[in-house]
Amino acid sequence: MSKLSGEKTSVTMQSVAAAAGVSPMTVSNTFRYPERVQEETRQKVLRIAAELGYVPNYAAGNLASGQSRVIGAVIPSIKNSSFYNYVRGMQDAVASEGYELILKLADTQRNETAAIETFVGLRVAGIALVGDEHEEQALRLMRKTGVPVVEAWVQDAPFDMAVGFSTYEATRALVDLLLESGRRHIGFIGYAGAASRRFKQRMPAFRERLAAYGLRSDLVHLVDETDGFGAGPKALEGLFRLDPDLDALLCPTDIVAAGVVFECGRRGWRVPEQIAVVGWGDYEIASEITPALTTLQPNTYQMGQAAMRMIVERVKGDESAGKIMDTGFEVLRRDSVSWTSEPMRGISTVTA
Amino acid sequence: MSKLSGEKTSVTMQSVAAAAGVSPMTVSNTFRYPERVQEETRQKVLRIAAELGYVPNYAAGNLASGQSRVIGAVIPSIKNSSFYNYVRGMQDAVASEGYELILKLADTQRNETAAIETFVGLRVAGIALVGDEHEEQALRLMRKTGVPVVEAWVQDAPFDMAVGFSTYEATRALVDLLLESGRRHIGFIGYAGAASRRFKQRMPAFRERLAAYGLRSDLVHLVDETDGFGAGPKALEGLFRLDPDLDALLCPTDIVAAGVVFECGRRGWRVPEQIAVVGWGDYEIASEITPALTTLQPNTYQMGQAAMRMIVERVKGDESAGKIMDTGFEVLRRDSVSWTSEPMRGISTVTA
DNA sequence: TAAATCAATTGTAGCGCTACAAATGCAGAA
DNA sequence: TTCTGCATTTGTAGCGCTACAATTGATTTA
Repeated sequence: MSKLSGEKTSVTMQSVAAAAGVSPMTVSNTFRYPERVQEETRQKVLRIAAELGYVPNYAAGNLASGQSRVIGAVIPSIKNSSFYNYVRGMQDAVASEGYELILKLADTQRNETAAIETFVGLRVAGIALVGDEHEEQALRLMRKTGVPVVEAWVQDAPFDMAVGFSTYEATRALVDLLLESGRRHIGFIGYAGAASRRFKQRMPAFRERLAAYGLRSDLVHLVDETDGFGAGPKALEGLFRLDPDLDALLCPTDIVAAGVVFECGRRGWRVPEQIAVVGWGDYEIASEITPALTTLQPNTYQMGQAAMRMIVERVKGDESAGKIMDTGFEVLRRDSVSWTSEPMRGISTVTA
Repeated sequence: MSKLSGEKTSVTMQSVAAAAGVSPMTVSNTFRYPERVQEETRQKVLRIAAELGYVPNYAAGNLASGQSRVIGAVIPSIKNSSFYNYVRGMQDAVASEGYELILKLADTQRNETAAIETFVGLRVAGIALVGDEHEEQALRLMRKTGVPVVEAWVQDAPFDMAVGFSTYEATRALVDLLLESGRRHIGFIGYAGAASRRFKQRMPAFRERLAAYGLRSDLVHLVDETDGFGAGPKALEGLFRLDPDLDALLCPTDIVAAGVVFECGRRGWRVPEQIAVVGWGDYEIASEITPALTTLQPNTYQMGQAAMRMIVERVKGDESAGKIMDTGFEVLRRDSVSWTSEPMRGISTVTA
């Protein structure tokens, strides 16, 4: 008797088999390979199993077969909504493949490693991570066990497989949009400290693009990732001091952008007329504040789906090591950028 | 050889034992009951295990012992931030107890049942749910297996154990706050449809309290839970039509409240002078918009902690069935309610 | 009619680990 | 010196399930 269930008796495959008058293997097959079992037999087994309240023990199945139908995903945060669609995409994809998704939250690399250890300990079928910065210990572990790993929000040099979009291209598209709208004094808000690669490629893209058009590319202000809305006011202050003619702002997230918009309101600056504001991430707030935020929408739902599919295909035997999928992005043009002034010549906006 | 690991060889307890020149049981004890193993032996085993890259197989351990160090939590949503601190509390609590927390997302009761089935299949040590409305199938399953279950945001009649706060008391405290601030035409925004019990007790509390002071208690408007910010404008429109003297609004979440504030801005109505707005949940946006929202802050971090502790204690053998913990709440007074007019006589605000 | 074929079912072994009881070895007591 | 008590270590059995090979029995083919 299982200790887990305390005084309750536990229903095993054995007991179901006995009650149904078949062998344990027939019960096993009924659940794992229904097509191997005759319709009539299968119905009987299912009925008895339901009556007895049988719940397959995944731990035992996993141990016996060396296989698992559980995939683990590590999510850096649920504080903001940017991972909502990513998780939904994963959920929907695994459901249609007959797998299960379990999540672990890890806000630091240390915790990510712990989460990976748990998943490996559970012998999951695959692991989905966000970003490409992991502790050496985590890398060793994944390398050693050979568990399929997908990194989301990653475009190059994956540990195993990756799915993402080019933040370089995306930033370029946003800068081009601002140039097209007639802005010439464009500020950039970046994250200071150990912010992940997800943010790293943006600043170079920003600088190169502006430099290419002979414009100031040094209007950069770094804020703390944990500041949330509060980062907006700080950055606005800092950038305005660098260039009083500041007429556009590229923000690292819609949250920061919303903070900027609120602060502009407090200062009586009109958005978008005086200052155009561009967010990143298509958070819910982006479409709800006034003016609605022009922002970058990564196809995170598709990213989640793709991540799960890659793992399932690998399990099925595809030789997919090193595979990278690009799920693209879209620039959502909304009211926080206006097209009133003369566009920069030679600019044409890329939107996907 | 495990099929999971493909062509890599898998390191088992056996191989560690052989390499360290001890029996498998000593390796097992080293990990599970370190105090049973001599310091010297333990160090050697740990060193060898690290060198070989050994990762304990939880599935096997679970099967052999009937115990698990993994606790599963079902979260209804990560779309908004209200569960952030709840999850953090759970994480911190399990970490200090030597357990692991895994999450599953379930936005419907159907999905919740599926999540519970997965957790039961994995033979987790306990399950944390949100709310007290579950499918019959889920209840049967939990009853049958006897797995420890904690319901969060629940105050009475738990399935097994519960942790929460009184939404009745909380609503009363908010109504009293508005009465104290001098409001007399208070509107209530509720959720229509199958919104959970988390919302159900609020309307009666609202009505009773207003009725007790001889004020209108029928200024109620129901909105769709999925509307987000958009619910604000709809409700404002509906309630204003019921009573043009409307001077305060109780919202089901800070998101809806923010929607109301934004809409007031569009209509040129001043908050809080013309209309006081009260939110619920202490979302990040509540302190960032202008005016900052007066809102109700449930101690969700403490709720998460308490939930995990209850499960761990149950596993340790405490007879804790039916246990209920109250983690309380706080009313955060901010700018969206002002104290300009004469207070209702006899009112004194309760804040925890 | 006998042999071959095939779908459906079954027995056996073992996945990696831990509970439990048994064995070992060593200090101090008699 | 032998015995007892104790900390430490070790065999053994088995958790619940599935891979795989073997078996059964009905149907088809020669």
